[in-house]
Amino acid sequence: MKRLNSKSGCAVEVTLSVMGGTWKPIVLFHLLHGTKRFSALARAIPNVTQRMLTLQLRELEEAGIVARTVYAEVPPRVDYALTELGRSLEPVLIAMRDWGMDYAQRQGLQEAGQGVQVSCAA
Amino acid sequence: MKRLNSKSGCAVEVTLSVMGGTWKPIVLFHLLHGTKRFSALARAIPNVTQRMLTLQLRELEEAGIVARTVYAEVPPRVDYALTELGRSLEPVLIAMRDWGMDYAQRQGLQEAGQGVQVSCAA
DNA sequence: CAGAATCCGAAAAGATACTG
DNA sequence: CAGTATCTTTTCGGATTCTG
Repeated sequence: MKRLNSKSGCAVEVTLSVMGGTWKPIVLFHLLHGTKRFSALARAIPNVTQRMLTLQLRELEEAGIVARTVYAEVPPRVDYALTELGRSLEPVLIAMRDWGMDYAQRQGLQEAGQGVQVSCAA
Repeated sequence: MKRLNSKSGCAVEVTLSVMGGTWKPIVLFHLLHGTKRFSALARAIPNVTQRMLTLQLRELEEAGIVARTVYAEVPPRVDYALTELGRSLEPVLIAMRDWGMDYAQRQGLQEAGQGVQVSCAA
């Protein structure tokens, strides 16, 4: 059992210790739509390197947030899915998505004609 | 006007570009309870250094999330408060707090007797 | 395909000392 | 009180190469 690395005991810190970082929320958000294999996640997140994606997924697995399933096939196939605990993060992820969409909308109005587009909203 | 540093246009990335990082969500959460001065924030977040607190507050100010008010007094006094845009982050912050409390509770049950305490829940 | 291993530069963050 | 300035340390993360 991993120790919570929250020194002040703040509830927000606890959450950040599990799903904080640049990539974890994005990975989790994509997994919200269902099980995905490694290559699918990599394609969905163009800016992540193979290395970082692997590292983040391992940490999420350790925290019990995602489940990793390896199929003994050739070519190899590995699936990632949210666990029940992982799915419990949905409200947080949805709140983040909603705010991001609203914010882009506001910015879009000010950067008239810049064509701000927020995809992967589903 | 600062550019959104979201390369893939994912709404979650937009949110992270504004309130991502180790300290910003915690700072914002504390400001949710009302205007606070610099020293009050520093006390509320024991693990942050003066330097990091300053840097994060400056970034939040630049993003239009917090408002900084300097009073021409001796000793100096500086207040930080959420702007309207900042307050719109409340659902995200509350979702994070709620999840953190639930998670600590689960962990607490498994680490029986460890005395997990999550404060600053208000 | 899904990674593991290694190397390396950049960036984040901490400690400490100083100031209007 | 509310910061700056500077320095050092640590971590992050990219590029590349290799493998079952």
